[in-house]
Amino acid sequence: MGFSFRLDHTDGLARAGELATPHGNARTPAFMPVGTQATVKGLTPEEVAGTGAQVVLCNAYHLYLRPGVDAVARFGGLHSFMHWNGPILTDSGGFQVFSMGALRKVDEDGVRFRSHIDGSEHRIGPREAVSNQQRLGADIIMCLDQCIAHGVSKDAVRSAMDRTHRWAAQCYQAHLRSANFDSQALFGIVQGGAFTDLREESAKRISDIPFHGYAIGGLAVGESKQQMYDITRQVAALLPQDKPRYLMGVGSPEDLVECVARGVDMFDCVLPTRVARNGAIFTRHGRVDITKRSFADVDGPVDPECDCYGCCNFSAGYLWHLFRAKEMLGLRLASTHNLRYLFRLMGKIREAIVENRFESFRREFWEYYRPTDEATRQQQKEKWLKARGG
RNA sequence: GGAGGGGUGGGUGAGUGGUUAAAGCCACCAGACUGUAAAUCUGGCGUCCGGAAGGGCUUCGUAGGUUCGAAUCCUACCCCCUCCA
Repeated sequence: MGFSFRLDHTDGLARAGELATPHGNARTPAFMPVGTQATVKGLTPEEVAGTGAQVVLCNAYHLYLRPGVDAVARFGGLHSFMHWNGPILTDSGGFQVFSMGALRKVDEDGVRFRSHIDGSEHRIGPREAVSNQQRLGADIIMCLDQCIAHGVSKDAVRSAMDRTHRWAAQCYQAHLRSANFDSQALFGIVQGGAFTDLREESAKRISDIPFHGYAIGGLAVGESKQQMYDITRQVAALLPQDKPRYLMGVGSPEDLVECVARGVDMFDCVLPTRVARNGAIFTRHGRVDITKRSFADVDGPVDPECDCYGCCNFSAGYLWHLFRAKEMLGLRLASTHNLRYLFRLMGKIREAIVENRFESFRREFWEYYRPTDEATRQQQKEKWLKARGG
C-alpha cells in the first residue's frame, strides 16, 4: 500500500483529486494544518480530525532537535507517537534555513544549525534530511531545499535555487536506494524567488526528477500577493499533470481560493492556528478580532454560519472574555474554529470544482470576503484622515 | 498613649536636588502574523496644537517654605500601615 494520486476532475485550472497513502486517503484540494512539534498547538488529534483535517504536517528539523528522531522511532514512529492515524507530511527543515536567521549557515553539504534550544551544533544535508524523515515515518516527506528571503539579489536566488536542485537529486537518490521508497512519497521543491525565468528553470529541473509530487516553495516570504499568485500559476502550469502540486506555507482563506484557481492541490499553513491564538477569527467576511471591546456583549456566536464546537456552544462575548482573561480555552476554541472554517471552505471549493462551477464559487467568495491587505488598510487610513478633516 | 514606616501617572512600583512628563511591569488602545524559535512581536498610552518634526500647559497626599532649580530638602496639616502599651 504505497502512495498514489488520482486526478478526479478539473474545472479551468482548478483540480479535484485524491491522495492515497499508507495511512489513508485525502481529498484534494487539501489543506494541511501544521503541527510542527508533533502537535497542532493546543488541540488533540481528535479535535483536529473533527475540524475536517485529513493530513497534518510536522517538522523534521524541530523533531530532530527535540525529542530526537531516535526517540520518535522508539515510540513506533510519528503516527503512534502523536496518536494521529491519518496521513502525515513532514517538512525537511528547508524553511528553517530561511527562518532561523543567524543560527544557521548554508553550504554545499547542507545546513549547519545552532540549536535554538541549547546552542548545540548540528548539520543536516540532503541525505540526513531524507533519512530523518524516513525514520520519523511520515507518509509524505520533503526534499531539503534552500528557501530564501524576498528582496535578495538575483544571484543569491539563483545560487540557492541551483543548490536546491542539486540537493533534490541527492534526496531522490537517497530515497530511491532505501527500502522506504514505496511506502513514503518524496516531493521535490521548486524555488527561484520572484524571478519568472528562474522559476521556469526550476520547475523544469525539478520536474525532470520523478518525484511523487511537486511543491512550490519560497513563496509568501514578503513578495506581493499578485506576485505570489502569478508565480504560482506559472509554476503549476509547468508541473506534471498527473502528480500532486503542493504550495508550501500558504493558507489564508483568500490564498486558498486564488491558488486552487491556479492549479494547486495541497496547502499547509500556520496562519489559521497562529492567528487564532492571537484572537483572529475567520468568517466569510474576512478576519475578525475577537479581542476587540465591541464583542464584549455579543450574545450570539462569532461566526453564525459555522458548525464548530465553539460556535455551536459559546457566545462571542464569552470568547472575548476568554481572550481577555488569557484562558487557554479561548486559544483552543479559536484554533478549532479557524480550522473548521478552512475545511468547510475547502469542501465547498472541491464541490464547486466537481460541479464545474468553481469560477462562480470564487466570485461569490469575493462578494463577501474582505481581506485586511495593505491596500485596504491604506484606504481605511485615508478615509479616516479625510473624516478628521486632514 | 509610645516607637517606626509610608503616601508617585488607571493599577503596581522605581526614583531621594538638575540629563524627570517621571524606569520597569500590568491594564488599556492600535497594528502585525502565510513550509510555527510565536498563547508571540511592534507601536501608543497626563493634556492641548500638529500629518510629523516639534511646541504649549498641568503633574509625584494638601498647604506653605528653602533653592537659579524640588517627586526629591524644611515646616505644618491630612491619611494609611506595622509593632509596643
